[in-house]
Amino acid sequence: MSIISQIKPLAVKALKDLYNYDIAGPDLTINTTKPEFEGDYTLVMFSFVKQLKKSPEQLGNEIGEHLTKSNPEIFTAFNVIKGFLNLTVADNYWINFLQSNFSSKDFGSKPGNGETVMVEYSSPNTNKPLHLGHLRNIFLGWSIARILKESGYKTVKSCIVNDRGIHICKSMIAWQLFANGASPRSTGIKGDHFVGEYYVKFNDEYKKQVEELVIRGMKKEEAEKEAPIMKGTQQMLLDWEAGKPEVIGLWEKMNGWVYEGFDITYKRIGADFHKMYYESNTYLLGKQFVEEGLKQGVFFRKDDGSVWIDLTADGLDEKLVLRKDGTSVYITQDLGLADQKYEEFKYNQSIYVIADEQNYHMKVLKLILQKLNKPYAEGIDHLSYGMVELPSGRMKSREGTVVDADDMVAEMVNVAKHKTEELGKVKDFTEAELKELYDTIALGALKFFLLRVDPKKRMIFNPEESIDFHGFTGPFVQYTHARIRSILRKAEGTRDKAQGTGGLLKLERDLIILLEQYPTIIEQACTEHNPSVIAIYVFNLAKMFNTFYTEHSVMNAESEEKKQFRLQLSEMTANVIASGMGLLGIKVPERM
RNA sequence: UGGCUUAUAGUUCAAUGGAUGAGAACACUUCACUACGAAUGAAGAAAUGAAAGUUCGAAUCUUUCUAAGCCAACCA
Repeated sequence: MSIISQIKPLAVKALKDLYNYDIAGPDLTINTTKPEFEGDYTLVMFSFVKQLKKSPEQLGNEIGEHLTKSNPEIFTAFNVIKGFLNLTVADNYWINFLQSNFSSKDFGSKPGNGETVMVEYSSPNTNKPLHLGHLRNIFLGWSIARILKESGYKTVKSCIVNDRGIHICKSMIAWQLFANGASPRSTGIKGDHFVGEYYVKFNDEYKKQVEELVIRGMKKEEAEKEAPIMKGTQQMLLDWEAGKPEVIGLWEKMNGWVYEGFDITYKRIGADFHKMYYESNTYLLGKQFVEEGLKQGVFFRKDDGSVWIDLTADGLDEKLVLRKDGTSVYITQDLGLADQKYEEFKYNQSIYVIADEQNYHMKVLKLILQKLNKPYAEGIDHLSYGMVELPSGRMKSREGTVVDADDMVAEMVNVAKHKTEELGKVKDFTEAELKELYDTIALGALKFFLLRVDPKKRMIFNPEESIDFHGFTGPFVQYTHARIRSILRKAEGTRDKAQGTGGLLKLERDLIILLEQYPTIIEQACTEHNPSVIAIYVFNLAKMFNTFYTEHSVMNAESEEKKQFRLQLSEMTANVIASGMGLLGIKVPERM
């Protein structure tokens, strides 16, 4: 149990004992004490000062007196400044805490709670390779699933692949027109990139054809509809829906290429899924909802036969759920898929990692499910994140300004390689060990960079400035870990001796206090669905350790007891760093 | 026109309504390797978009304004 959740009931009890005053735990504010004041944790008293009709100083003294007297094993001192009661926690409390947790590899993880959470992420189109924006999505999705697992949930990672539709047909038709039967194998190009090239070729050709038609006197809008390549694409979509064998064959072949490419990338960056859904299988789902909704009076039919839901009472608009020709729209499929997922996994919570441009859509989805009284509606949750933009604005594939995911990773690996060679600390590594190390550092830098920011904020990535390895970065944290491991290797075997006691130095104390907060940090990241909380914490921990490390020697400590104590402190720090980074999907090296 | 989101040092990010110093990092100016690993540490300078309100107390809540982004498709 965290120290704060131990202090709270004690404070509640103190108020009851002293003044017969009832206050609920959540109404009490307990913070870490600001560094400029004496103490570890602070009880803010303003909230009940008025009701008790005493001065803050008097209250603080009385409560402080009561707390230290009745709990001498926890509190050793207090002071009052204005409305703040600063409490000092006993050295022995911290030392005991350290001794019972320092070697634990799963400090902060909770036992299973029996609930299942689905996390849907990545969700690519199969007409082009993954880019930097997908990476943010993938890292976020993977990490939040990992954090939920640590918090006791059973997690199911899923992915809905947008493998059909007009945009897929575009690259298909361009391949028919221009490829002369070329394939990823014949050209040596990775499958997703190969297909992406034809998507670009489509757009080039389309633009050309439209321009020609305009020159021949056609209006632009009309030309956009009449361009032969576009008409061909639309025909292809109809053929696909009709199940025409040649079209299906081509579609399967090209999608297969893309999947091969995606698999390589996913594997490289450590993404994985329990369940893949394909839009080609789900795009007809959801129609049963229409009947159901009409029967319940949640939906209504217009004269032309189309079916709608009126959400104006909820501050939204009327939303179409079925076209007049009886075909379903995007939201209908999503209703169907939500239901299918529930049938399959009986989730308590279903998190969709999707960019913030779909905030409205996701709101509508949840609202409709609620109105249909679906048992899983409440569990629908949108983990909305801001787009990754370039200094010039949004990435646009048609303008060639997209930062490709594979390129990005390769570039980071290069930087890691150069930096490592420059420092020359791992010259004895084998080729394979070096390769692994470069990947660890490169992906550590990249993942940390994308995860350290609050998801809902959009972020700007400047390709000119490569991702830094100093300061608030993955490699900084990894380096700290490697350095600690280096100390621990030197002290191998000497751990189980007498434990250090005696007065804690300020930096030792600060470090333990920070370590003690780790489980609370995981809880926060879990409830807020926000991995950046972990990234910030783990960075602060590394920084704190580095400060401690330069100030106090571990191996040459003042006494053998101190040495053992600091070894424990170091070990726990390394464990928590490794654990926290693991929640972000980042590995930490023994040496770097 | 409506809805949602964002606005904090030169830049990129923090801060459950709490402390007359709003924290970091990068960049900038200094200093520290005969040291358990300098991919480090220490010191310095630098910010709450504007205005009102709510209260013991506001970067945080409310209102208005300004700027940016997204959405409001029988597109996905």
